[in-house]
Amino acid sequence: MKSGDNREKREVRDVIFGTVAAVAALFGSEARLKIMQLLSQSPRSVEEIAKLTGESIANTSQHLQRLLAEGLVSVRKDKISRIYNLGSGSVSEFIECLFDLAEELSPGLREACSQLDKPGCTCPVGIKDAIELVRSGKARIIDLRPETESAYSPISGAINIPIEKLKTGASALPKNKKYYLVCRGRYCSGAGEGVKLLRALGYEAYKLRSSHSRINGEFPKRRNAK
Amino acid sequence: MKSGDNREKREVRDVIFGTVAAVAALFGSEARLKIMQLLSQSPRSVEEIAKLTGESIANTSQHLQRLLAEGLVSVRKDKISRIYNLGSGSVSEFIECLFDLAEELSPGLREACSQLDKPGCTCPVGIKDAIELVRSGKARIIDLRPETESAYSPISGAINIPIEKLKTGASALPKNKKYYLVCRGRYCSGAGEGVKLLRALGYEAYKLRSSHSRINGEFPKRRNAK
DNA sequence: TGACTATTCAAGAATTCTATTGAATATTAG
DNA sequence: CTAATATTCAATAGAATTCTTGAATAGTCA
Repeated sequence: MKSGDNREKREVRDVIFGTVAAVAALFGSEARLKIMQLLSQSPRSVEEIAKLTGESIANTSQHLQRLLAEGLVSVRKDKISRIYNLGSGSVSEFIECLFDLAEELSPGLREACSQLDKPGCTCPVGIKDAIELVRSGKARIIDLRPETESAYSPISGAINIPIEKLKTGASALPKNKKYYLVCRGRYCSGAGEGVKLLRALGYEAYKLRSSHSRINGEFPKRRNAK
Repeated sequence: MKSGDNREKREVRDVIFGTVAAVAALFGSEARLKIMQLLSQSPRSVEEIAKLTGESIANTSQHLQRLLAEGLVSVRKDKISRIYNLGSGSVSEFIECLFDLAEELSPGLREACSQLDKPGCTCPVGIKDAIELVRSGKARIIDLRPETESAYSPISGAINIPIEKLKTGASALPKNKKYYLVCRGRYCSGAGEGVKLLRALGYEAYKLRSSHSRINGEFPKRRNAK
């Protein structure tokens, strides 16, 4: 092999690693990571995102522009606003990977996570087993999100009872089943609250830990980011 | 719920996302990504890594320090040098995820990758199927890396024939089998060369696309990063 | 011990990234 | 057409990151 050939491949490898590192860098900003995690739950307008992340609208918009240019998010126009969404399911899968790795690496992170959950909520079964239990009638999965979000990314086998409705109508649920609760993904405290509520009423309830993306497997189609 | 409780959880979430973003940022530098990808193949000294990445030794050392502090790599002392290694298999799994995502997002990256491979090398079977074929005697997986690297992270079912030996002794291989070649992971051109070589001799050969970490599943134990 | 090797440390310059500000654009509703 | 709303653009200051340089450390070998 000629040495020129080697050098050429060397440069190709530089391009490859540069590109991949650039992708990783997109997740390396707290603001952008929050945006993407939010979008993995449901599509939202710039204003909504800004409100939920606590950033300014202009800054949020700028981050979204960049994510759009790189194909990580997509937009569609609504009447008056632009609704952003994740570009593909791979993105939220990747975010899950990232969270997994970070939790493994950082004891501090694990501790912070445990502060979001009430103790004793740790779920004894995984998501697949939970779905199986639902099939056999022994358990129910309850999706605590508002109807709009739940309708966007439905969880297979789950029934949607927004947290407010659960507060008033929980006692109508049958007692002879186990309850696995999900809310807005891994770092939402909603499911933990629901568990507390149901347990106070004598139910056997757990927080099901897994993101919607993994549970669901169905994603909006990728749009052309033009 | 008190509003103070909400604010507190808000801060916890900030900590969480900040931590996770920091982890992602570690992969957002070309130099560090190269280092980690190298280490996913075999442990190496600072000097070796610096040479292979083309960075200065001091700079490489600094990156390694940081990766060490964050638990992404581990060290052990050799006679004279310090041998760095990936901290856990999760890291190389994550790198695979990252590469997958980047390839999906970037057409330019896909094109760059295709430049490393000779056309027609794309493997018709996945890694699991390939191992199955080896078991049934219909195929062989050949690991083209030097013996030292191959010994460190052996690929199940593979035989080790360093590329130099293949050049001289390929014709001794039986003709009635399929050959799946692996080298140093996804972006190494070694396997592509091997394929060209074997095909020129009339063999049915393919580049098996998958990293060693995924093939292997066995990783060095995590060391305390102190 | 002393020379040598491999690595780390420390400080600084250059670059890149992020968030802010205020203005500009575009779309809808009246 | 005009006002109002939602978002984007453009410039900038501040912060953080990266690589370089030259010196310092520590362990090995003769």
